[in-house]
Amino acid sequence: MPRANDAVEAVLLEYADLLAILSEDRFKPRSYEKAARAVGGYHADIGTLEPAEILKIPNVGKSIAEKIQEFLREGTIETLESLRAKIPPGVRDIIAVPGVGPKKAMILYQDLGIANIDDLRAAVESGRIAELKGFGARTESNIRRGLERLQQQTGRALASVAMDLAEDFIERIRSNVDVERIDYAGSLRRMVETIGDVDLLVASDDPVPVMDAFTGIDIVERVLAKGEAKSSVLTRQGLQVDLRVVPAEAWGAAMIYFTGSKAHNIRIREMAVRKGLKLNEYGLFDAKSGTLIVAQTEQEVYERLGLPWIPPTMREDRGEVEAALDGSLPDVLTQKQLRGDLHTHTNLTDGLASLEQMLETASAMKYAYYAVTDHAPNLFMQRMTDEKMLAQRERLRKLQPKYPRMTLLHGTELNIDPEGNVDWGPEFLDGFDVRVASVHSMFGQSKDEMTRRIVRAMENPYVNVIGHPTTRKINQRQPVEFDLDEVFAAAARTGTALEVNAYPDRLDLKDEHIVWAKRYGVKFAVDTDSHATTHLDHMRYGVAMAQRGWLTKDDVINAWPLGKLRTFLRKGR
DNA sequence: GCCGTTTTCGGCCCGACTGTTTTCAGTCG
Repeated sequence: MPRANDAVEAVLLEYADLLAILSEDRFKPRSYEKAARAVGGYHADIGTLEPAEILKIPNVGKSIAEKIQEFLREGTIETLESLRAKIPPGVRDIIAVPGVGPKKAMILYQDLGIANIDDLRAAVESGRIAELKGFGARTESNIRRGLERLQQQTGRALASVAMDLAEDFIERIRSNVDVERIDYAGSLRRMVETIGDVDLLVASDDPVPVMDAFTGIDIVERVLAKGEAKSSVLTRQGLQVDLRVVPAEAWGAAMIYFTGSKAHNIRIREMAVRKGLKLNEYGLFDAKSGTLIVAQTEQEVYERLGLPWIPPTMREDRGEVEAALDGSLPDVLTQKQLRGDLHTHTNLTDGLASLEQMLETASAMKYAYYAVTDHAPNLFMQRMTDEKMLAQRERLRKLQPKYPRMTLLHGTELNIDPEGNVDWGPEFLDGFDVRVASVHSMFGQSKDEMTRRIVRAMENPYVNVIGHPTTRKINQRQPVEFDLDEVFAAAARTGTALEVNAYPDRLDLKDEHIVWAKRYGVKFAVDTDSHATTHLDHMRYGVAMAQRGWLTKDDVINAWPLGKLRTFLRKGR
């Protein structure tokens, strides 16, 4: 479902890369890069904006705005074409090799005629690179390793995989050496849906043993860099882990710096500069005297910049700084505010745990309500029948007295067929407390068909939640295509919640879509879609995605008290 | 190329590590 924004972002990033290779000006490429990110993260579809509105996008000025319009009109940009003519397209790929940037790529092209990755590989093999001015044997071997890494790169890791790795590292470092504090930061702390590398932060006055412990861990395949303040390793599974050591007094400033995002950091550092201050990982300083002002906690640093503390999941420079400045930063959903889970399975269908086991685990999470939503009959392989469903309801009702603090809800996950119908008629559907409905088949329908299909399901007065709305699986399956505006508008109109599926390889809806849907007044259900007791813990990823989508407890139906939830589930019936 | 509570020019976030070089450029996050 590409918005024009994605294409514009891509073309501006290409422009930035080509300028970085060709231009002496260091700042021009950065302008294009900043504009690209701003367009990519902009809330409105740029294809529908008037020229004056395009100019309002941050970091987009007259020149870039004109180029964007030219691109939207013509499909390309004349000046970009002339940049492209100067450099073979493969040179841009070379920048993606770790250790090679725009400057080295240009030298390789000019002096050795290296125009693509294959040329580069051949030049490495023949030993020609070490002879270049400014290059050497070490550089050549680094490029060789960079090429290897590029080849074996399996893509970015799921947040859950990176989290497990981070926690493993933290535990191993802690058990080997005394550290005052240790935690993960980076994109993992921001809970980006996939993680390129894991960032760890340690507070210690004695970094050397920390670095030794870090680089000596047995799952480390190779040490990429090792210094007193900073080291990087590559794990056997191919993930890079960076570790940074700072003094304990600087923990807050370092945490901000290492959590990012880069764009967010640049924003607040620019704010600091304007206030005559300087912000780095060691603290916030007076620019002139160099005197330290604050560094101990994130809260203090933000406060001194005139900002409230901003949750890590919001630090993407997608308007959070502006919102923080004018006091409109939302109090985003927390896991504590969630009162229940509305989408879970048992071994009656494809779950791994029994009803009793799931309830036992759920009750430990202190939920006020909990819905069991096994698959409905039309997902034939699950062999559900009306009788089995009703028998499960009986069992659930009998188990209720065991859980005086948790109301047990009987639900189902319906299948939305290609026409938008679901498994049962009104009479049977009426017997459930809650009904999730999801697309499980015919993913390849046209955009129009898929839009009609989902809208029709939402118009069903018994369908309460659309499960994993785009059905994507991260790194495995593309999302289905439907008209986002139409579906979001229909969700708001029909009183149907859209799911924020917390399963780590789904995370569906994703953050950008959540922001978009919220503008229509859509309500959401943050659910785990658990198929095992351990999956109930995945709620943290769903909450993170909701935070990244700027949702508050008012937007999320399973953060509501049961009475209010029940009213919503009636859909005005 | 963008931007402004030291505004229309002169800045542009900041620091660590590496390698090749004798003081720094390139890359990275």
